[in-house]
Amino acid sequence: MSHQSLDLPSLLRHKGYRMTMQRQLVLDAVCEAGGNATPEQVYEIVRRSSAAVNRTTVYRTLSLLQSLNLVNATTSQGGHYCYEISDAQPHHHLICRDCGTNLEIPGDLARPFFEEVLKEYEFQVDAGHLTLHGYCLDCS
Amino acid sequence: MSHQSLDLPSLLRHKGYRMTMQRQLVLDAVCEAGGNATPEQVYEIVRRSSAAVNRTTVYRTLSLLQSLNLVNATTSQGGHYCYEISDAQPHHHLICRDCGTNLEIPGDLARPFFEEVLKEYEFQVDAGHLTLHGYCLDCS
DNA sequence: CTACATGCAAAGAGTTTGCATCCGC
DNA sequence: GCGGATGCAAACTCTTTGCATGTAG
Repeated sequence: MSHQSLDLPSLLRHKGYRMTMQRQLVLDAVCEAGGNATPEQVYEIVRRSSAAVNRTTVYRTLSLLQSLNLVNATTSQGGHYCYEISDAQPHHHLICRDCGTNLEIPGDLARPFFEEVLKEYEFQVDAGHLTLHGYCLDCS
Repeated sequence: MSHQSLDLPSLLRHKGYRMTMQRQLVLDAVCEAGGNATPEQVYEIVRRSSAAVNRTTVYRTLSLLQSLNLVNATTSQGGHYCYEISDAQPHHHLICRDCGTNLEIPGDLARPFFEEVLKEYEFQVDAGHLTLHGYCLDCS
């Protein structure tokens, strides 16, 4: 789940963007948040490192990082954005409607289902990330 | 997908709520919309029947109907609410990230997957409705 | 030094809330 | 007539946009 190995400056440059402190901080923050972070949460983590980052910049940077496939966006309960580091390992989330617990399951688990969908409906599900709602053991 | 058979007045009364024209109109509108209707779309359909309904009332009524399990809420692309009539037949949606096409697939297709999740993670997925994003035949 | 990136403020969606009035029961 | 339901306006949250300034390359 680490992004330390990735060379953000040259990746950005290669695409015609510039490397800035803000972009590094936002990427670090999404990583630190460890998945399902709202823009506001990312903003708060960034602020801990530096007060010199604007909320607008966080939004713009998240959107940029998403277009570079460095982060994924999913939508949560209330219907707002959640971001997480793009991961070589596809996985899915199980979110309890009651207590909000967030379990992570391997992407493979859904593969047979997605293959069925592809075969029968000619629809290629974007298997990278899926958020399932329901009830965990304690709440069901 | 019809709701005509259901006795809204007595259902409401039984729960301590009152029957009003607005509530009937909102329920009718969700049904007419045929799935994945935003509050705004519901509002527009309602207005066609009667100008005497407020946007606020649509929101409040949708939320009430949801708590009565007469409609489901899902979240769409942009991360906003979508409503549809609760259906005896569980099903899922396939939404193309490119063209926005919305396919409906039977709920059974996901059952083996959900059972696997339950067995391995003790998490009961709310199988009623799932929205999957990806690419349809034309766009992939 | 030239664009791209940022900060600020303001606008813009979508949704919720407070309160007076209305109306189903 | 009582208490829940509605309409209205205003507040509130989340997100985007316009524009002047700052700064990476």
